[in-house]
Order: sequence, then C-alpha cells, then structure tokens
Amino acid sequence: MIKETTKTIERQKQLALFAKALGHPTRVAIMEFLLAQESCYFGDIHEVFPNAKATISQHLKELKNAGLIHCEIETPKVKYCIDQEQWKKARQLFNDFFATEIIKTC
Amino acid sequence: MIKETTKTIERQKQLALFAKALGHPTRVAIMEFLLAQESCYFGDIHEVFPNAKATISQHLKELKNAGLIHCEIETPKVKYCIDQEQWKKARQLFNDFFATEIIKTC
DNA sequence: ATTATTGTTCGTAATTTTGCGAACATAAAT
DNA sequence: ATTTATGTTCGCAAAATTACGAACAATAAT
Repeated sequence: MIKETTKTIERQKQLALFAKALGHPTRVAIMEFLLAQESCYFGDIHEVFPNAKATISQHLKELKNAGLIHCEIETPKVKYCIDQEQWKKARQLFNDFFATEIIKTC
Repeated sequence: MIKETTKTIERQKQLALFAKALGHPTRVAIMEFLLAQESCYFGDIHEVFPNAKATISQHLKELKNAGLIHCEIETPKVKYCIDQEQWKKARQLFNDFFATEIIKTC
C-alpha cells in the first residue's frame, strides 16, 4: 500500500467535497445562475426552478457548506453569492486535476 | 421561471454526473492513480487503498458508469483505464464552468 | 396587534450511497 | 477434476441524499 502524503489526501478530500457539491444538476444550475449575476436573492433563484422553496433552500445550504457560496441577510430577503476565494480554490484544484495529459492508451 | 435550453440542461446534467463520480475522495484518488499510470490492474489499484476489494470494485464501477474509465479483461486480471474521450469532455466542461470570472462582489 | 413578505427549519418518506464479508465466476495450472 | 488467482456480484446494514409540505422566524407595513 503506497503511502500518500497528508497533503495529497487533504487535496483529494477537498476536491471531492467541491465535486460532490456540484454533483447535482440543480446545484450546477444554481452556481451558473449566480455566476451570471442576474440576481442573488433567494426568491429570484427559486423562481428559476420547478422545485419547492425547501428544496432550493437545502441545495443552497449544501453549496454553502461546501464553501462555494455564502449569504447575507437583507431582511426579509437573503442574498446569495459565490465565495470568490473558494471559487478560485476550486478552479485551481479542478484545473490541476484535469491538467494531466494521458500519454499511454490502455 | 426562466426557460433554459435543452442543451444547457443536458450540459449541466453531464457536468453534475461527472462531478458526482468525483465526489468521493477514494474515487478522486483512483483517477489520479490511473492518470499516474503506475499500473492499470485492479489488484494494483486495490492495494493502494485500505478498503475491501468489493468496495474498490464498486467505486470503479461508478467511475465506469460515469464514463470516466473503462476496463478490459485480461483473465484473470482486469485492466482499468481512463477513457480518453470522456476525460477530455469532462475537462472541457469543468474548464468552461470555471472559466467564468466573477466581476461583482456581493 | 395583525397581516404580509421572505426564507429557513422540521418532520417524513423514498431512494441512493457506502462499505463489507461471503459467495460466485472465470480461466489457468496442476 | 481440483486447485489457484483474480475480481465481480450478492445481500445486508448504516448512513446520507433528495424532495416536499407544514410550521416557524424575523421584520416591515398596516
């Protein structure tokens, strides 16, 4: 059993965590909606999707838990935003991951 | 409710499918192991991880179902490989996804 | 005080994921 | 025919995910 460095394992864990958060079509769509900056408010996000409020709220919570977004309360509304730092971190991880060129064809 | 094109929805679904497959640290590690080309055989993959054979086999199956890898039987061994075409497709999707620069800070 | 607006949280149900040991499948070697 | 080597599949249990309606929270408006 090869010994992998803690650093490698942590990186893989972080990558997997981001990936898992993006592992649902609705969450991908929410991210793209936020990136498009049409609006950041919950209500505006919600009305784009056919799901119940509770469902969208839960998806947002998971994206938030993964660190990809954060929110700000502007009572009675809630403004959701991409977390810039984590977004860049995610991009870096995925870029590095996919940077590998496959040389040998099995 | 904004009407998204079928194309957009299919792309988001595909991205989510790839992301979901990468949404587990072990599967990320398996992919990186295969990319490193140290070996492609099940046994060599298995011995890198602390998990049971059944567990590794299942993770491989999921990566295969997502299209990221495929395998070839060389009885009694099984050779696993990155699927080049799908790998490129995944890279393209993630690159495009993360290509977006965030302009406005919420 | 009551009502209206905006979202979250709770409780529930159905499904999926994760992990493993045991049993099985396949082909080669004896 | 048995045994050996290599993995897959089955069956199970625990945990997590997904989705939703209903109830709740917080503040603003009447």
